[in-house]
Amino acid sequence: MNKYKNIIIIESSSIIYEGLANILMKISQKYQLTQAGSLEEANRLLIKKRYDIVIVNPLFIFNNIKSFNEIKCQYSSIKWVGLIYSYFDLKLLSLFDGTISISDSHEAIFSFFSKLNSNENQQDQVSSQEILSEREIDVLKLLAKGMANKEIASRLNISTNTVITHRKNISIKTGIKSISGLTIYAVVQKLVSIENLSD
Amino acid sequence: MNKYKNIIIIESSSIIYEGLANILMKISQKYQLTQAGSLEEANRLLIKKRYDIVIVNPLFIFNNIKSFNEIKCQYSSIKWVGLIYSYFDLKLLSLFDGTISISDSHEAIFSFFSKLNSNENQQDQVSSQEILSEREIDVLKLLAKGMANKEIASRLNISTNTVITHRKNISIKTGIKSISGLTIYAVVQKLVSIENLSD
DNA sequence: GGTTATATCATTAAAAATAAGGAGGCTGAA
DNA sequence: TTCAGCCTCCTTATTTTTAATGATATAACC
Repeated sequence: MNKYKNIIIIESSSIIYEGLANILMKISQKYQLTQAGSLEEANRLLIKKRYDIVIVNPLFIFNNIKSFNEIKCQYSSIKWVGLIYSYFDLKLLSLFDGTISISDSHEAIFSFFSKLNSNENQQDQVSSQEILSEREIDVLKLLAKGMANKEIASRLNISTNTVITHRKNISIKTGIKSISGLTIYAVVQKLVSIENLSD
Repeated sequence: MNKYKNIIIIESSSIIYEGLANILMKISQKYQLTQAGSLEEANRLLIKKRYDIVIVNPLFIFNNIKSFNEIKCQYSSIKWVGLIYSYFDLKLLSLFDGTISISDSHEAIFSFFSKLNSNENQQDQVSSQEILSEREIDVLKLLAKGMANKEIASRLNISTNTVITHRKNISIKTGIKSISGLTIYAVVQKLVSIENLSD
């Protein structure tokens, strides 16, 4: 039998809150939404009432992972959902029971919450971070901006041969050979952000 | 006089679009909103009807500033508003007539739009379509997954020549030449999702 | 001192991509 | 019917990238 689900959304953006609330209400009329402006505020709400799901922008726990873990342990029946609108550390994201992204479609959000309710929830792995050298990162950044080896070489004042050597080592370390794969890697590792890829 | 304002929102995120639309409708019932999935789509809308404001996620112009400027010059009466949800290049932001941020409050958004003044218009909405053909999207998807032309050709059962032709046309249409740029384009256009890009 | 990682550059040959044309068949709209 | 767009394939020439090596110099670490 379906009960009302109480949901806290920890999010300071009006647009995001309104939009998410709107979509959630379309998914089910049984969602009772409460907005919180901080982790502490959410914690105070949790003391007073029983909640089922907490959707949280990881920004709010970024500096306070300890508190987050404490609260999470205290309320173990709650589903903790990350609300992603940028690329975060996979480690940070692994703290959640699942994540949704602002780039998700209505359908994706719907199916996510369906799965969450049927407690069939998977979380992806924390990838061990490859450690690229400073110079390799320089090369990768420019590569992700769409530059050819020649351009990268002249930008970094090294020979094309050296660029090729760096790229070879990057591919060995990351296990990624294609340019598109390395581009995504660079974005996910926050070496570049999509917003800054303009040139 | 006609007070309806026609607004295009170029934004792929459902949450953001819904939230922003929600807030704008609270500000005024006279806003007529249309969603566009790309700059090109917006351009096609602009040809068919008069719009007053275009709200753009800068993601959609990061690789295509030239087109943006051309379109902007062509429709000089339109107010171009950047929709910011991360830190962008100041250069990029200077292209707009103004910006709002997802971190803005209702009040801030309200006062921003109050300050934007312009003209008239009416009428219905136009359906949207992708600028890339079906086959071009097939190619782009596989390209973004890191496949070489040869692999793409065998996957799609066409010759390498044909793949090259499609890629040529993709680059002409999007204005993006580099593989990394096209990869980001594919991600932003949600043709592929990052989770499925494993190498 | 030996080891390891880094950063730089090189050679050579093969593979792949790009540039810049042309071209035929097919479809749907004006 | 004409025309535009799409899908397919082609050639030729050039440029770029990759593969598989080797080499030198510097610095850090135990």
